[in-house]
Amino acid sequence: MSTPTSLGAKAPAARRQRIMDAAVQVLKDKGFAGTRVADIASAAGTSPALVVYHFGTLDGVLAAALASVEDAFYDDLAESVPQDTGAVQRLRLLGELGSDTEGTRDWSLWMEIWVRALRDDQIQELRRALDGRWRETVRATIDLGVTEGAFTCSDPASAATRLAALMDGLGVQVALGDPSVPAERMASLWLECAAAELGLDPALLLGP
Amino acid sequence: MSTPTSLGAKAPAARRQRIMDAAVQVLKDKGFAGTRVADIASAAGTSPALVVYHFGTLDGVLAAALASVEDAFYDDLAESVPQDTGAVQRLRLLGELGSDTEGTRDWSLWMEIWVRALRDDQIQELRRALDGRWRETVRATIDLGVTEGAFTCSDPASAATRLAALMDGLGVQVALGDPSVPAERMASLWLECAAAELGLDPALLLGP
DNA sequence: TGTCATTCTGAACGCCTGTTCAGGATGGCC
DNA sequence: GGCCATCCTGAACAGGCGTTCAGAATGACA
Repeated sequence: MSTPTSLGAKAPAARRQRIMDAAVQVLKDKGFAGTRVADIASAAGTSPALVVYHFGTLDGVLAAALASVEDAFYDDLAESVPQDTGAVQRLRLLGELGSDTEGTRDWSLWMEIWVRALRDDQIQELRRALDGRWRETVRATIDLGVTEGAFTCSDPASAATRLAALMDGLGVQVALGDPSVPAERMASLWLECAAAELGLDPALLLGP
Repeated sequence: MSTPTSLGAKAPAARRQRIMDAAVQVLKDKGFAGTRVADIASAAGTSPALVVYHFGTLDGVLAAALASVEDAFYDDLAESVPQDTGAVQRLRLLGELGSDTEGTRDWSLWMEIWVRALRDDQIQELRRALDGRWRETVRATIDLGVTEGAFTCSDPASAATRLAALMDGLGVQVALGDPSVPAERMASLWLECAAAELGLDPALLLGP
């Protein structure tokens, strides 16, 4: 058995996982600048010393935590956009994907990552991978729609770049609680722009 | 005369200004998280004690520095978009305005402000004012174009929101040096989207 | 049950940094 | 020249925080 006998240690691997999860949580709440080892430890229900025992250093925990975020992101993307769907429906799913999961909390994490990436090469690499993957997904959807004859687009690469950037910009507004972009309007704002970019009837994207 | 006799103090007001300018510079270079009183002092050519003598606290300097940034922003906006210009030309100027001034450095400052605004109400207020002003300018330009008959737009408010958000998103890519948005492509990417949003011939916006 | 590697903890260490403070320099004013 | 408010500085202080460390608890294994 690997279960504790009384108050002893939980399985070390589980403990590690709890710490990484706690780190993600604290990161979302307080950002890079406000995240202390003690915060992570208390959120994980342990001592600061254990955190550094497992991960060596604060940066180490954060790196591990962000790696887990990366995995979750890829999973989300793969799950949410099934292969056997038409381009129009896929586009709709992408719009929802960008605006789901409580909105503000998650976008604030992306913003933190952006700012950190300005001065941290490792984070920069992470961001580029995530962003590239997202843009590729948009791009593939556009190409599919063009092939299907559903979309009209003379420059798919630029359109994908613009739609990806627009999502980021809208995410910023949502994260900051700007009244100009209520969270529930985000998806439709994005899809309306997509409709204009792809020569589509907006009703097709927004309707049921 | 207010000039120093030998090595004595420069006019205090000038010193204050130098410190605020230095603070903006350091903020752009190192971000909020990396900005130390000592950095500002040395960039301004003085001692940390003087910085705090004039502004009371680190947050005080930063607040003053950002206030000066706000003023500069309004001036830029007023200067760059003259009143006696057609909507098409104005749109072009807006596109250039968003992508000028060394690009990366300035957008990185906005990003810093966004992240700070997540947890600092005063910065939040500043950002909202700046962003609102920018969006209003876009909105006014769209309205003008519609009145002129140059633009076709069924929902100017949403279009303005989207175009403002797109600019932010493109700015992020530029600041992060993402190859998908080279700095020199930023304006054209934005204008192409504007053309699609406003039922305009892209050549009209992109041509000379 | 005895031994040993692994896991965990509280306390202490040491660095960084914002801020304070006591006092020196400066310049205006009588 | 003498006085005073303003401006400025180096040095010291104090708190926060990442990290280290010595040793306790735990569990696997024989």
